[in-house]
Amino acid sequence: MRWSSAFIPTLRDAPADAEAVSHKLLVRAGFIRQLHAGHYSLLPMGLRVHEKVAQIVREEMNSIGGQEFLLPAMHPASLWKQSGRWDVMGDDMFRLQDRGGTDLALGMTHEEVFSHLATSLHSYKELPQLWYQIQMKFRDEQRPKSGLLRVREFAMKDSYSFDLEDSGLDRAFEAHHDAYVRIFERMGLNAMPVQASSGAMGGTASVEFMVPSPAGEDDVLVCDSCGYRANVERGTSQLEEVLDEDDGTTLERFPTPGVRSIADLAGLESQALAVQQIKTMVMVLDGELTLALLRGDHQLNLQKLQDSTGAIEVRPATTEETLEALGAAPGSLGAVGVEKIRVLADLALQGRFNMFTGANEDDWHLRGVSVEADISVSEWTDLREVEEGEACIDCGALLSVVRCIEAGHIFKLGRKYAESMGISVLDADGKAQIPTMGSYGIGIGRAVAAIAENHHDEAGLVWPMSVAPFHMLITVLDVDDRTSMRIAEKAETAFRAAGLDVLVDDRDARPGVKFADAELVGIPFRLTIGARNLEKGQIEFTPRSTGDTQMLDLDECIEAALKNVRSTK
RNA sequence: CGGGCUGUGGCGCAGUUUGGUUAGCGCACUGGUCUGGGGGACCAGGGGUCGGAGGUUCAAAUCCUCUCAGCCCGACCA
Repeated sequence: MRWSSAFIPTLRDAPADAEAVSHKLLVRAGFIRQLHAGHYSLLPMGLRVHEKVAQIVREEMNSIGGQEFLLPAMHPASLWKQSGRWDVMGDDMFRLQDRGGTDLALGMTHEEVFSHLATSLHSYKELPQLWYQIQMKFRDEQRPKSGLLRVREFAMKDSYSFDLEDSGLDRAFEAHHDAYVRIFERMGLNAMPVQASSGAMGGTASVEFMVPSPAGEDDVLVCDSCGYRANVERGTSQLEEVLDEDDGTTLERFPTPGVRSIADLAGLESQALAVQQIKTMVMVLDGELTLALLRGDHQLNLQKLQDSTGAIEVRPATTEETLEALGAAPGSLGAVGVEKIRVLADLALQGRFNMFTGANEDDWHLRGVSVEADISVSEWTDLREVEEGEACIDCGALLSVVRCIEAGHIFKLGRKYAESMGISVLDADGKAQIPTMGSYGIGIGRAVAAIAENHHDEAGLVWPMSVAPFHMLITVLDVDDRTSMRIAEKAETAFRAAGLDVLVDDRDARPGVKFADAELVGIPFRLTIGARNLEKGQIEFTPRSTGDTQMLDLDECIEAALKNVRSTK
């Protein structure tokens, strides 16, 4: 490929609205261009990387017995109604109607369609099956952001396993786990498997593959000592037990003028440390007003609340709703004496007494609250978000919190979808059995962005060989020099014969421009042909990652470069 | 969904408060001369009607109304 005829629109400045490094660089280097919020065009360079990532995924999926499909992106609503997710998916699903008024949806995922196909399975002899595709998904994200990291239309590899027995599902899950480890390793991503929430899909085991990056949107608890890794939406820790002094204090109202927060109350009353307070959060779960109680110094994790209740829509109550339900404004809320409202309490409040909480009257609080005696707790559950520095649940060492990009997610669905979608096979005894399913995803575009996040420097992108748009860049400094061009062509032919993707920068531009573009675009190796060195019989060879240029003798430069490339591959 | 900010050539921006000639700058682009190993210089050019619609006015990028779009933060600390 000749740069002079390639479409690689590099930019000196990043668009003003780009924030994430990958976003800036992918746009500047001419890999992607935004069409609309959450919708990006892949330009030729971007598509090359995208395809290479997809190919790695494909190869590893095939290696564990996956069969590739290509399913429609647009689905009839009926299919989603059958699984029950037409309603569950809410506003995240793009919906439309055809001319006849039939409801349709753009697929956010393909459990339904694959399950529908799986109704053609009739015998246990046909199991297990492992099906996958790489197809566009559509999600009406509330807030697309960070270039390719969070978009509304994206290619995703999704696979589904069908097994008769739970042990088969375990094997499919493990196979995916190992395949994902290989996939991310091959594309240069340091992805760690992490315990995760299963979300609204239900299911048991759930593991996310997380790539550390400041551009990520997930926080992961990491224990360097024992290897514990969990998303904060799921992870727990050992909490130091609080021994409340049993000084016989009984429930008592006391005035707290102007107190509106945990900190205010702690400042007013020396006994009312945050640890001694009950934080009362008013939430609305699928329209039902619910109180979530936490220790004053703890924070609610919405996903945990959602997971423990199975609620679809979770939001904080408005001040009006709160006033109407409890009779007080936020700042003086409490659950003491509340009977008609569902009360969820975090496990850290179990057995606590002599605590402080709001009295449900503005400017009044209660002291001497015994959680179990004074509050009608409907359910005890884990609601709080673990913070950095807490003790690892497994080994007690200090946990750190690492910001990550979710690059992959595997989980066991169980029989829920198979059942609702009507999949069943006859077992060896001739009895109908519902197969158990697993669901496994990798976002291709997000992987591209994650690689860019992890492989760049001040000058630009630094692609790993495995996903580089081109492996070798031949920069010709003196395009009008016959000898230079002839050598470039010879090298190009030789490299291509060796299986490399080669780009020749034959633009009539100043060297500075070419070098700057070369570094921005991030092709792993560069051969620089300049008349000056040519006279000395030499050519330069520069790996993008180190920038260390070595001089090669003209007559052996091709072999020497290839040797170098192979040793890095 | 709440809050904030922003829409002016391909990209980055100024001009808007205090309406007033042909709407300006840098980069990019075209032609030319020179230059030729890290985004070079000079000369000459092309391209926008100021997100959209409506309104006020002799006159609107600038004021008013509506609308569309984009970005950031928040949507846990009651």
